[in-house]
Amino acid sequence: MAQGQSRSESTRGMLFLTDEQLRKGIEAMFFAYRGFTADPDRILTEKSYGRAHHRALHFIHRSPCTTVNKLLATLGVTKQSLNRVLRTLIEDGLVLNKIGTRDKRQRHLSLTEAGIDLERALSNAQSDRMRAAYRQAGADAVHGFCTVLEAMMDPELKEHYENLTGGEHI
Amino acid sequence: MAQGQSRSESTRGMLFLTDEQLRKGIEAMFFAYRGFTADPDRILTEKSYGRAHHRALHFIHRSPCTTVNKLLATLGVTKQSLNRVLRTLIEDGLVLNKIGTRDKRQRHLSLTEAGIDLERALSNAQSDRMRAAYRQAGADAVHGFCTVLEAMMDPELKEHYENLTGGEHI
DNA sequence: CTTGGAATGTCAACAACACTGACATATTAT
DNA sequence: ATAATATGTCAGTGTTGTTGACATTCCAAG
Repeated sequence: MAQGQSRSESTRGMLFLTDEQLRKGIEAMFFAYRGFTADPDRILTEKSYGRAHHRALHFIHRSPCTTVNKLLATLGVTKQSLNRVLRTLIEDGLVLNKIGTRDKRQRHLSLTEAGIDLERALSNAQSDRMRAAYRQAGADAVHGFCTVLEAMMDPELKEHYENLTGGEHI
Repeated sequence: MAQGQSRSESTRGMLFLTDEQLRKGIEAMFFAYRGFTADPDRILTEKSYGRAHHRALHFIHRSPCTTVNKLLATLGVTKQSLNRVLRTLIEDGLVLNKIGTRDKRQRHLSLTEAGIDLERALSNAQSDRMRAAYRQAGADAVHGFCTVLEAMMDPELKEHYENLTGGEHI
């Protein structure tokens, strides 16, 4: 760590954070998260699914052939909770459940054509709003946005986040 | 699918938003929100409360003497759902329910001493993480963070957000 | 004064989604 | 052979959201 960090602090003077500034950030997270989930939620309600189904579809799409245990760790729920969701997705033909070849205990999860379609519809709905927000806010704001979000994650969750974005060579 | 992670080009002006960048933002929101709620959730579980109680305490603290209808609009839930939460908070002596003088149908909500104490404990837990994230990310990042979050809100929700923050002139 | 509507509270039923705990079944590792 | 792992399942519970119906209180308009 070099000593050159006084640059950003001198140009700003903002490491003094008032309660109001912090509360504003807290409320911004609350209201923004509602917007963040509003569009996919509408699609999910039509199909009688919930947010949990969306999350499962998203991360299976993100990491095809992932195992149940890995998905559990990413989602941070119990296997009973995930299993309820996965069962309906498999029954409805959106998710495939393939027994592992190397380790036959493992089930490798992947999306069917129909699963890919629904995931894309949900992803598009969510991305549209995100893209509009990004464009409205500008490139610098977007970078700051992600930086703060990453700093807000639990270290363990941040690892999952980075493993997803970093190593995609499956 | 050229995925250039070089940010110097995007900060230069043109906003090229790849699917990867958008997905990264979506996942950042997901993981960050978990961190965002983790600390208050621990306190709430100790006291056998849930996130809904936190939200009610927060916005009553924020707008003392607010009415049930206003709180309903801010929280975006049904009156039955809010009422269940408010009833326990009133029974437990955290919230006061004062019949309006001008319009006696309205109930004006405010926190008791105990309510203020719990709200502060929850707020501090959440603010601590927020402050740490802000300091880690830097002032410019914080500004971008709030800008993107505001752009992500539904217009109607954004009004609630601005009404809350506007009166205090941050 | 009566009536309509608004603000609020409450009861009942239901659903999504999280939890715990216990148990079963393969499969792999030791 | 035994232990540990990965997964699935059943049963119960709790929080938080939903609808729908109904009662109460009060303001305002006729």
